[in-house]
Amino acid sequence: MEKYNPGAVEQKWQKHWQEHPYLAEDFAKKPKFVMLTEFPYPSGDGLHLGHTREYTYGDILARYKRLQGYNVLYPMGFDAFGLPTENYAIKNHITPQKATAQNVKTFTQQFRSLGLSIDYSRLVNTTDPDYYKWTQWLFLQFFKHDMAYQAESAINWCPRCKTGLANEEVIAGRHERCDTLVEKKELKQWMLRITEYADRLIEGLATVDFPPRIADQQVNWIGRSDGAEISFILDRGVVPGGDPAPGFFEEKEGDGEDPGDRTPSCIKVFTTRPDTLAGATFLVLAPEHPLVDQITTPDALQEVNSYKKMVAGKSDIDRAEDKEKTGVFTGAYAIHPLTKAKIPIWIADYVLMGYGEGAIMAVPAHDERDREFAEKYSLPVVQVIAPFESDTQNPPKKGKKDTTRNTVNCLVKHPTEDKYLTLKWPKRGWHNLPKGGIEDGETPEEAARREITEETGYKNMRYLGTMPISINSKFYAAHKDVNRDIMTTIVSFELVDLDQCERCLDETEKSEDIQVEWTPRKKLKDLAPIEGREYMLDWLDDKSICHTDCGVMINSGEFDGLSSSEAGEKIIETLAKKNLASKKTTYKLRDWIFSRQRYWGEPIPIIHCDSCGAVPVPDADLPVVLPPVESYEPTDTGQSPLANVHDWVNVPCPVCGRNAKRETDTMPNWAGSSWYYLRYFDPRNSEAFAAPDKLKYWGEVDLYLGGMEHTTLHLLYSRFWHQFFYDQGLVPTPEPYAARRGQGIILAADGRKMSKSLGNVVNPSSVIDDGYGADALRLAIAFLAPYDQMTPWNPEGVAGTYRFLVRLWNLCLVACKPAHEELSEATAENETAATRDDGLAERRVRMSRFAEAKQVRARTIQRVQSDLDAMRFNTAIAALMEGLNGLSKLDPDPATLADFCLLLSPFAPHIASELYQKLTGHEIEAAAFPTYDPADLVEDEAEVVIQINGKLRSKIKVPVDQINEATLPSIAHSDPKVKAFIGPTPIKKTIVVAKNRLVNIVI
RNA sequence: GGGCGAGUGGCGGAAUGGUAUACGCGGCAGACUCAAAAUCUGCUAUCGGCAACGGUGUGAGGGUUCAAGUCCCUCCUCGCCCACCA
Repeated sequence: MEKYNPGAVEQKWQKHWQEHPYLAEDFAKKPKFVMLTEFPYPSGDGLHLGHTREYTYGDILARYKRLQGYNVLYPMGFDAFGLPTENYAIKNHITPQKATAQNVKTFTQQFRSLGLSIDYSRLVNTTDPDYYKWTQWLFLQFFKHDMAYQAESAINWCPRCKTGLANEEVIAGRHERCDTLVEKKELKQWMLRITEYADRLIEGLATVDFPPRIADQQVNWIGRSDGAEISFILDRGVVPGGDPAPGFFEEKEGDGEDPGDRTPSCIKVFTTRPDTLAGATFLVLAPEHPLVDQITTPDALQEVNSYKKMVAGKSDIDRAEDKEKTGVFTGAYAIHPLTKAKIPIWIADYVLMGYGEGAIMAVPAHDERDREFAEKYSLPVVQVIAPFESDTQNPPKKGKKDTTRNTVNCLVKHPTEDKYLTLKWPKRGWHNLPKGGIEDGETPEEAARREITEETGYKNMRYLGTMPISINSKFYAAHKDVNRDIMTTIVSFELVDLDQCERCLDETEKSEDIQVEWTPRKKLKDLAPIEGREYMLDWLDDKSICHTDCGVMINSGEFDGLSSSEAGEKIIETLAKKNLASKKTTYKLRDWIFSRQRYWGEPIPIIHCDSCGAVPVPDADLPVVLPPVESYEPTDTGQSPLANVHDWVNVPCPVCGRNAKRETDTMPNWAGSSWYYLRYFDPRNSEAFAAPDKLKYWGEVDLYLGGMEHTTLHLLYSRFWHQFFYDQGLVPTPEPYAARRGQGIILAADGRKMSKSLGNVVNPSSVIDDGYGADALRLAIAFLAPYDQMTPWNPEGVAGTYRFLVRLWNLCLVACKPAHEELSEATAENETAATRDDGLAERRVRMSRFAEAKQVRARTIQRVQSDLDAMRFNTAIAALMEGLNGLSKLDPDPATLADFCLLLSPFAPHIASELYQKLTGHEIEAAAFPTYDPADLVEDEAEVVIQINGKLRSKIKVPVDQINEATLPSIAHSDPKVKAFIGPTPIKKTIVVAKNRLVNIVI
């Protein structure tokens, strides 16, 4: 018998597919399905295992959808611009064009060797001038709608790659490609207004099917926060306590860039918590804030300047890693818009220039960072929000009298032990701290001393302190039959000695028989509700406590008593009337820095003319082709090497014809990939990036599979481009991708990341060449783990999937050999009477095997189909393995095996095609996904599980027609094992779950 | 600090609230062989027992339920992404 030889089989079918390619058909009547996988960056290393996982999944789904009758577009391309190729070219002394061509060739061969059913007629390459012509054209659409602009600003600069970077390319202060610490550099850069689309990018997520972690990450990155902008008037030129004159602030419109050299009059801050405004006790500006130099007083100047210098020398990562907050006082003051108090203005590097206004109002009582800073520099802390603790046991009752009280809770430490004084109220079941109301004219300390002595008789105590946070609670006080709205202060003492005087309890309390207890500190939290205990324990442990949540307003004048959310609205409203505040939304997302000072990218198609400014290159002159250069080494000047190609740079202005210069910056690596999926719809069009009717036919990408690492880069950028194109009427759908899934990464067998430096990289081609073949490799990868799960590579796994294929191969060859042996059934008819009985018996066995094989077939189809629909590739393969294990005992007929091969074909297309041809004489391409008769799934007899008190005690075979609520209990009760177990114990009830073939007897 | 996710055999991993550990890897034993490899068959959570069988068991502890890996609460550990974002 012919042995399974993956090399030969795979070569045969790869050649076949090259001659009969899988082509996506424009405008076909069949339903379309666009299966997109992220196109690779063709590096010199060839495909790695991560690519193989992604493209295997893509190919499985593409082939599955084809079997289901879809017109499938499974395209591929190359994202080849960018630093790695340029660096590779420099190192190997070849041109990037040549390096790219080499790598593309290798990658294409590898795609074929994996048996990917890509439409090779639609391959695209972002570095092909016919492709980047349209990247440039699309950029010009941004430019023409003022969505691309030039700005001089401090940008992220990679000193190693010598180029500017987008925020998204900076991970933890380092360039994501080369891990070099990123510096700040002032450069004139092209920017894209992605911030204009911030809200759209968030809203659009609701209309697409993205996994929550991807959607959440994008929302997080965009970082929308709603709040307010509040103006603090500088304490200068304005009478403290007075409102500014009308029109005072209008002059300041335009971000303080007044041409006249006037001193600024106010400082704007952004806050998400306007409700805490009354608690703002100082302002903090970023050290780079433009107003710093103008407001600093002469005596503070030296310190401010040296602090600024120190901060400027720190990289972002140093700045973030310095946990200890630092800052200096500018000598200047501002007027608090609510309290009219004079509050100091500081600078500190924990305030960042790049977010909000680059200035904050510091509210140390309700923000941990401000608290830390205030504690370090002894700045005042004012609590303006009391935590609200609702008593769920005794909520306020309607119709009862509402009373307000100020109360104290008393923490009294034992003189020698780490225990605290508590009171037990046996009649009421209370166990609590000593507490009571604060009388008029009393301080909390006085009230606490009085209550402690009244309730316990202890008199000699030392005051330790008052907790800086008061707590508000509302409840129904049953013993007084009133609703209470109390503000509680927690006061702490240490007893000097245990001397007691007489307790002087009031009438109610006397009848309660209150007992004094000493409770260890750790047990305090187990007591009945104590207002503020969450903060109290931290306070006892000397931890800094800071209440940052919502609550009830205090110390805020007219806003006292409101909930903090109401108060926030009202405060903005009040200040808005005086032009001192407005609602504002800010984003963490910054505009996209789109210039790169490198050679290997799309030239930005702009010509700079002294008289006409920045002029777009006319459409007819596109593409602006990268000129050949002698050296593409990056420069230190902040200019790209293109600047040295004088006859390319110097061109006449397309508008006025005078001497002008080309833009020499190039586009980032993310430009070409921001629209590549659209080019697949019409890859060879020279009149447009794609024809409208083809864009309309293919529409959205139905499923986009890719890596998790591109969530805030490529995936966000391309959604932005697409949304802009939609607004320009260039594409028919508002979102590019209907569904996105991210595959997990494959770790090395040692559980670490695969990396060249660790020497643990697995090369897919070597696995194929080891003799296992592409089919076994594809199966092993897909079988490894759920598609989205990170998992280590198991080199032995391929041996397992290879064995599976060998077993299938052998079974199929046995089955197709004797197509003529079917005759033996007919011969059985002619056998003598003496042998007929044996023949019948044998035939009965064959019939029951036939029925069983039908059942295995049906179950396998059902499982593979539902698993594929849910992208559960690993369990689909398990179902196939179980299917083969079942069939191999049942002498399956060739038709059944052919169907099995169809089920296998998305996963292991070569062997499936070969065996299908051997079994049927036909080609698998014409076949459809197999179907089954649901009746085939039904068995005659099934195993029923009997539990006693939820524990498995017996399993019995029961004919299926008896598996129902009516008959199962008696069958179960009469089972000998069950009888033996139950004995004389009476049965309480019997639960029958017929659909799960389960009986639970409760005794 | 914020967001998201995960803890199940020696390993990768299965399990609509209903038989925990499917499928595969590895391991052990047997068959075939002069022998080995390959292949085939059987066993393989753990404790007790010759066995039948029984006890225990899905990170820890509580709870809901006839029944919990799965649902709820408290906690622990790990991973990923973002991070002085006001």
